[in-house]
Amino acid sequence: MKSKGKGSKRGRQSWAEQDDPDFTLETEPGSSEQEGSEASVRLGGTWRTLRGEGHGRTRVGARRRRQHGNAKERNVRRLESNERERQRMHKLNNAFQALREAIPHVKTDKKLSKIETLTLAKNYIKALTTIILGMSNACLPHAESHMETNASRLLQCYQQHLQEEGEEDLSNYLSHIHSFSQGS
DNA sequence: TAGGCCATCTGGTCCT
DNA sequence: AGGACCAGATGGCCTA
Repeated sequence: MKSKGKGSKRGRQSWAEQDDPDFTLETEPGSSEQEGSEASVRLGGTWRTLRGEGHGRTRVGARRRRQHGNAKERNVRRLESNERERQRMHKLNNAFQALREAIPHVKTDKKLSKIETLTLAKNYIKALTTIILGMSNACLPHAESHMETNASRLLQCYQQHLQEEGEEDLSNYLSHIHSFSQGS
């Protein structure tokens, strides 16, 4: 049970608890006593629970999209939508994990949170950009006064590389940077 | 036990 | 029309 109170349940009625006489949910084996208006359905080989209690935001005054199809069809669409959302969030989390592994940080048992990952990544990019621009300035005399121009050329170089290669091949990109720093 | 972080559900909106 | 995206809500887990 949640130890801290995070607000009371709202009175919104979800689609899952709307009355529909011709819709019956398949009950998960072993969960014969459903609490409240919860029910479980089988989707993709796993049991998923439909909660009758209100979740999600309700915009005051927002007009509801007209719901078509019967409750069973809406339930199926909602479950499919939930599954897609889970997959989307899993992909997002995979991307976060890849980002964690890409940025240097002090190794601890505790993994970086999402906000820490984004903040560190931002700082890392800034630091690398500063280093690269410093290198290009060293190769290009009088370039100090054209920092913005150099940064712009750096970005153009990177975007061109992405268009040509389609993915981030760091060694190729660095060779571009190298030729750029040579004043080409 | 409070608070941070997270996964998940949900419905509205945007986009193709 | 349907999927992707977004953000609010909620509950679980963990730690100080």
